[in-house]
Amino acid sequence: MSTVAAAGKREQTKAQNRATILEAAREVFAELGYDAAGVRDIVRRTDLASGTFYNYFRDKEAVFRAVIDETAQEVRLRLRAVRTSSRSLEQFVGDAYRAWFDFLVSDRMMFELMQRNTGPIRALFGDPILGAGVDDLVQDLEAAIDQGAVPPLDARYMAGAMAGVALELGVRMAERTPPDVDGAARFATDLFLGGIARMGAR
Amino acid sequence: MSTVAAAGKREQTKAQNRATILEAAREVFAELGYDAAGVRDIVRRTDLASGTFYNYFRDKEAVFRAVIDETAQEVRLRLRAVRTSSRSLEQFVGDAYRAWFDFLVSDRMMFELMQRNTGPIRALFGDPILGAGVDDLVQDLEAAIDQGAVPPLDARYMAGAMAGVALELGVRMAERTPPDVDGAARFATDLFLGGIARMGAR
DNA sequence: GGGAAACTTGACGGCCCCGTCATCTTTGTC
DNA sequence: GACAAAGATGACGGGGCCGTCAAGTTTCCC
Repeated sequence: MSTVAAAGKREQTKAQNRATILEAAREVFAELGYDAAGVRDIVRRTDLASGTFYNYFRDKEAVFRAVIDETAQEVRLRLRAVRTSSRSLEQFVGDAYRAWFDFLVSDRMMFELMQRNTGPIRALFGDPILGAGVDDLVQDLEAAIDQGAVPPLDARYMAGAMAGVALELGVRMAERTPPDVDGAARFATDLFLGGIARMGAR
Repeated sequence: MSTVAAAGKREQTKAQNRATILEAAREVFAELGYDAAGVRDIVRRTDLASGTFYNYFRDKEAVFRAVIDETAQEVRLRLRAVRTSSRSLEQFVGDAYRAWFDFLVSDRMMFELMQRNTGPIRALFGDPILGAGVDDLVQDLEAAIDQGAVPPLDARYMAGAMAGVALELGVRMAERTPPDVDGAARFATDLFLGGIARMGAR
């Protein structure tokens, strides 16, 4: 036998099953929402038995956390990388929005899931909608203020405003066909560059 | 007998009971969230029997709709009035935000409820977070554009951005003690006036 | 004051989901 | 190839919530 990773059938199917469950969970949480969804709904989309689920996750909350963590971390790092490598304020804002909207378009199911489950996400993770992501933004903004790239304004308010715009603009961007990634990114960028300029002029 | 409104004991207690249920429902939905809440949770905060609930509302969804409608309509009208009576762009934006933040502070439970239940609200009412409220805003913006008070920009995007900022800034405003109504309103106003100015300069 | 109508009460049957566990199947090892 | 360990299976008991409804209570009206 010589498949790609012949690393023991035992481990192989274990990883497979875990992935299968996570994929089904993503779908179910996106379609039904966290509260309405049940472990059985997830298992049913699988050729596994209900008992098997509990070999991989303690309960519904555990699998939900896994689903969220999985992509949230990735997005968070992506955004952070874009922002810290930016060389101008226009890039700082614009590139991050473009990256964010690109993500929304590339993984619509995850977007659906986030929209539908802001309540549970808020309850299980931190307060802000994208939890740690907004904290990152606050930090990056404060660093930019220290360096003089951004006038001294309330970084927490600014981060909140940016996050709110990201979400709501995302909804409207995604519902256009084709998705208006560029238009939305430009809109958000103009909005915040103009706003920051005005605040700096105080 | 001569109480204030001696309008028949029958009708009197009927109104009383309805109000009692609505009040309890508000609390429960705010604390547990729509999905997690059950009719029994509502009834339990009441000295009524479970059967009585069903004399007033068909089910959980009906009482939830009643709770939301009740205050959403009021807020919607208040905001609309502020906006249409504004005589400058600065007022249009600033007064509306001030009115909004005032509402959040004056009825924190309702705010909690809205935050916790954006998902169900979206599912049961329209798409946008405050449903018809955002549509109002789109209309008012388009009217302002026609009159030349606002440069021609995408009214749907702008309304979405304003709504997103209203929500997320609201969260951060409310968590400061005392609530920073004025600071948040000024922040939002500067942001959008600056942003609109920049878009007009294109 | 008495009887009918309106309303309240809470126990009940039905339903669905949860997490477990005894049993069966597959994999790894010698 | 046979045995032990790891893992999969799905039936089961427990628990909770739902909406109903027969019986009891209050209000209305003559």
